[in-house]
Amino acid sequence: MPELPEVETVKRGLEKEIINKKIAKIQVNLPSLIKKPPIDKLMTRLKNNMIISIKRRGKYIIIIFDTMDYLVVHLGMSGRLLFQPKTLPHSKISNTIEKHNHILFFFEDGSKIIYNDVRKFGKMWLLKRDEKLTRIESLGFEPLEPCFTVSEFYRILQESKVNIKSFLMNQKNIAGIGNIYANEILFHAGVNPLRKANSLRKDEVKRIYLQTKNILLKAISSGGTTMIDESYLDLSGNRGEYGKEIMVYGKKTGICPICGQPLEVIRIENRSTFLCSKCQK
DNA sequence: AAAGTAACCTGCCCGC
DNA sequence: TGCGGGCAGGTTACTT
Repeated sequence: MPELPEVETVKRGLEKEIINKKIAKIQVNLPSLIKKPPIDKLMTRLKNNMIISIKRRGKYIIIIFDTMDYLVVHLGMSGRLLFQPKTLPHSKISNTIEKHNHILFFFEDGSKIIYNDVRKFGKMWLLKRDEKLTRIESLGFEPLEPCFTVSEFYRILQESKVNIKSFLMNQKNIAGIGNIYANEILFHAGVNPLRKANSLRKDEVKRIYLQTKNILLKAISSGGTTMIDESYLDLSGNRGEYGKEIMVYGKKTGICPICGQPLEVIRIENRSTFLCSKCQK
């Protein structure tokens, strides 16, 4: 589900709601979701910890505690973090959601964070201050950071023969882009997703680069993308509004908003890929 | 090195 | 009405 803009939105929600809160109790309903350490160790190590800051790297959320331990969370396809204030307004929590509540963090003030995940693809790791997680270490450029420059982008593209869509979605190249935004970026840039990375001209690279920053920033401003099935909701259960700006993703019977020709759907790495073959060369 | 497939899961939608 | 197949904002592992 969640790509960079959705994860960033959740991260900002966490910053607003749980900084300086102390964990009173943890309830683990699905232990297999926690990859490290063993559950009993995690429980004892987290108890009475205070959250001091929240970070994001690619699609990973990083929660840092006063002990300098940190919890890494990946939401997978359908994972959600939900915040419930002390007195919950009762209405927002349906039975279907409760069924998939896998981990609950209870804070001293009576509020809580619930990790909910229908498909159980999400994962968590609790790491010590000096411990590293290979999956994070091997991530590529953070696309909204200044170090991701157009010349660096051009350089790494030259080293690869994969199609540009797979390149953008490979987290070792750029971290945070998934299927929705890869489709949207390439449509806005007017580049066919099947083009080989090292075949792109400088002007095409520039367009992809600018659209990557532009679209991710706009999507963050809109609170991410919630499709009709609502598989993404933010910390408070609110939708993201970037869905209104989506040009091609998910539009199986759509027409190109630029030229009016029917959109095409192809499969790349077994993922649906939407494009206008007239506007994307 | 690239590209394809399967695996991990549950739910929903479509066609028969 | 029900059953099976295909598909879903992700990632990894294995094969060709």
